[in-house]
Amino acid sequence: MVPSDTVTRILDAAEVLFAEHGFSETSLRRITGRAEVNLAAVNYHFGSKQALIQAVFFRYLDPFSADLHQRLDALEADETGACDLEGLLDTLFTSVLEMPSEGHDLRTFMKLLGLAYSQAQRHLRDELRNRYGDIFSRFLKLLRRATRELADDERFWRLHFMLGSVIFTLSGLNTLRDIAEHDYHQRITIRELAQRLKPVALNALRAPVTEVASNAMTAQHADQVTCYPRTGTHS
Amino acid sequence: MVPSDTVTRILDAAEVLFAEHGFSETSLRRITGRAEVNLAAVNYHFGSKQALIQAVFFRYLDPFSADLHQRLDALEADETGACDLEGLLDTLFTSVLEMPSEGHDLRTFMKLLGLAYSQAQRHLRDELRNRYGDIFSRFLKLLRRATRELADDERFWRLHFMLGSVIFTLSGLNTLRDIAEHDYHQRITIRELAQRLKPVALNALRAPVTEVASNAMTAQHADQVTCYPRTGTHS
Amino acid sequence: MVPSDTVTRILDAAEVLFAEHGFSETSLRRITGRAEVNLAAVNYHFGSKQALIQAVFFRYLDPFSADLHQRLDALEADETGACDLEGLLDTLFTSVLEMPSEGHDLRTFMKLLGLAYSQAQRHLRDELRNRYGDIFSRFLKLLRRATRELADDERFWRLHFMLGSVIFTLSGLNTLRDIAEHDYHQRITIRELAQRLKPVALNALRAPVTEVASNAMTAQHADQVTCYPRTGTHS
Amino acid sequence: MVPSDTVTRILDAAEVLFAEHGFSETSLRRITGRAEVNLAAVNYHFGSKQALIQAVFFRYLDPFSADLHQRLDALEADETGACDLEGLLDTLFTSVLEMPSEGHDLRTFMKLLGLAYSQAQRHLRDELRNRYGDIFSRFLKLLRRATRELADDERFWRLHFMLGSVIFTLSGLNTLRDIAEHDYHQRITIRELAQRLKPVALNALRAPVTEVASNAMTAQHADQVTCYPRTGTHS
DNA sequence: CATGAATGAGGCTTCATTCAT
DNA sequence: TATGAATGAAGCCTCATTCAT
Repeated sequence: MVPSDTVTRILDAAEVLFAEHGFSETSLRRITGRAEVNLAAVNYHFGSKQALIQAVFFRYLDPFSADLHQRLDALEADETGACDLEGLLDTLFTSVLEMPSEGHDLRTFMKLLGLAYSQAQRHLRDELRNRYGDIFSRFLKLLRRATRELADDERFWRLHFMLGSVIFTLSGLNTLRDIAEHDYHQRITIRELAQRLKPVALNALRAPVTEVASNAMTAQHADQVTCYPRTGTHS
Repeated sequence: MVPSDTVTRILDAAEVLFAEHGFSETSLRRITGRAEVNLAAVNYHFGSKQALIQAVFFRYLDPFSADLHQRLDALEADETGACDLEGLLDTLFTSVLEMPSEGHDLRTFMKLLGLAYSQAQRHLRDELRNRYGDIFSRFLKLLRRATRELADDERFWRLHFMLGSVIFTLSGLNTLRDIAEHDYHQRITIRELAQRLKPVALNALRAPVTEVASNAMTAQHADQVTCYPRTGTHS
Repeated sequence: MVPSDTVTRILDAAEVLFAEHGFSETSLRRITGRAEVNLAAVNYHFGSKQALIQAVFFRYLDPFSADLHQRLDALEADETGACDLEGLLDTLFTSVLEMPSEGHDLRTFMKLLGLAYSQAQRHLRDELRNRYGDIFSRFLKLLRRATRELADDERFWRLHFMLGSVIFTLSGLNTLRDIAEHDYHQRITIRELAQRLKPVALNALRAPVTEVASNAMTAQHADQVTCYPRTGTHS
Repeated sequence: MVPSDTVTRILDAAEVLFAEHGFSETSLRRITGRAEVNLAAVNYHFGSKQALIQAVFFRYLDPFSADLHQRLDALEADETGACDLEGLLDTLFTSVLEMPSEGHDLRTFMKLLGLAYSQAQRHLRDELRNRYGDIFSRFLKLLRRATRELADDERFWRLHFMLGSVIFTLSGLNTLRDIAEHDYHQRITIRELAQRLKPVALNALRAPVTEVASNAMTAQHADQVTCYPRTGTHS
């Protein structure tokens, strides 16, 4: 039941090295070397390098997924909050930031997430979609309630714009932070970054919808798009 | 001067394969195989795999950089436009989208850009910063004029939020487009995506600035943060 | 005394897998996997992989050896039959075919026997010769009585010709049967194959002996080849 | 065109080691060690271990196949000989024995052939059948003319009985020869063995056909089987 | 200018076995 | 009696690179 010391040590080493150098660029030898563990132990405990990569993600995302589920339960219990975009984003941010993360680093993990998307790890993306599709769908459904004015496809793309912002900045945080520190003499924390991101994300999601000249556009969509009194932001 | 056929064929093959499988995951054998070129040709013409990777980027970014310079010249000539955020973004988008790109695919290149950021290609990032620092600085300066209300550091982060949106969505475009097509029966083009992105980016950059509770923040600073028309940080 | 369930399960699994994939190509992992038994159980119960291989043979050959001994007892008791080649072969065939073989398959075992001869399993051949030398010698002695016209060395080689026929066809039975079924629409059983083999073996053992042109052979000897009733070597 | 020295050295080493220890039991390291060649050379020149195994066979069988084709041409040109079983077998034996075999050993190759049949080398058997199916079919057709009295299926099985005799005795020749030498003080050559085998094979093919009580037996087959004037040998 | 051959290093995986429990 | 964990050795294969031609 309890993961053996060896398993934990391998996961710890892999997490850091993967984040730092990428998956392909990190050899099992290096991982087991850092973990001070026999090379064959990886295959014994995980079966393959691919499985190890997935295990690194699961160890992080499983608790997160559970935590976010709980928070969404609470959010749904509160009738008024259910449709509030800001509240929804707050919930998400809180869940991400408050993860116990014994020893893990959010930054490290975000780099991994960035890698997962950009590197050719089809197996990983499939597995993540498979394993965390539920929580993602649930969040998406709430987001829909909170952004009724958006067409489904529009919301889809905006959500991924935001996802890109998060993953890109967090996964490249080390580099970016160095630049920022050098240019603006300010060392930012992840929490501060989240605070900066929130209003941006809010405003982005609430941006007015421009008519997109699509091939497949239906009349209804077109209607929804134009009549669209937005609040808050301004041109 | 004129790149030999061999060189071009190698670059073409490398561009596609790198984008599809990542740098480390693409062997020279595969590249030369696709290019129908001798294995040793890569080292002969480029010297090393790293140099080939850089060459792929240079071939794309050099013309783009020149093109954007020209467009910014025109923009600066027009006094009124110089401070218009929308105009600036339009210029950028146009330059990106109108790149002659003989045979190249914008999507392909964006995937490469995503890889360059997430993968452990220190040498590449350094070289890109070195070679295209000028055009980036120039754009940043204009952006600054167009967003005077933003503190420098705030602008810095928001710019990277936007960069993340672009790179993430474009580099993962194939996947995302498939999902969108499946769920919303709508096959999007890059141009349409740009159209969707523009209002979002605009609104994101113009989002109100929230107080950031920094560790090193002094009380005065905290006050300044809430009032909207920016003061605070310094030029 | 009674082999534990674990032991039996291992032997069963090993028998099938060895026959199907060869000794070296079958890992203990696979065997214990199929047997649903702990990996270490093989080394615990048998000591080593080699010992397991031998045990598989012993389990089959020990009862067979005992059975054949009994049948030869009966044959020897009958004075007339002792010198009848057909009777001797019948006895052998019967013993082979009537083996109780609880759960074992004659075909499976013949494949193992083929492997034992062709694969580099010195230890195994030595052990088999050691353990079953007696019954083999006894059979050979009877065969000698039944084929007095053959020189010892001639008999030796012919016996192995026959052995080759048996082992080769039975060990490759699956494949050959498939071909035969495809080409001649006839699915043969092991018993039918034995029936086909018997006259062939009989006739083969009784073939006229040709003069063997040894290195030092003179021209005259060569002439002798055509004349039928054998002369030449002898015991 | 001319196989490089490296290629030949690898093939030579592989041939001997495979024959001596089997395919799985012979590592590429050992082969390249014996051939005094870089380990990676095998993969460079052959692509994989499997391909190397096949190449070993091709090097031997390609010339043999060509030679046998020629001899069969000659045999068919001679009208009278075309239907003579003894002549046909002589042709085959001659072709096998007279193979130039620069440096190769027939015995070595026969061991390989034995391995090919008994070991789990599906890929090899398929490739052999594919590549040498023609010459085999041609021989079979001639054999059919020479053994008109045999039903097709009967001939099929008897042919494989003979094949088993050949492969088994030749592939185990070293061992058997040692025994024979010890027991009968006679060191046999391959040619002598062939001479011993010939009359046995002839008589085996000409053995009287016994009625086989098959499930699927048709009336015609039954007829063919019984009416069967045999010559020569007898029970 | 180009290439076929070759190479040393290192990749992941699997193996049979051992040992503490 | 049985087992989960661990291990050193070795397996095959692929890599980027070099070099003589």
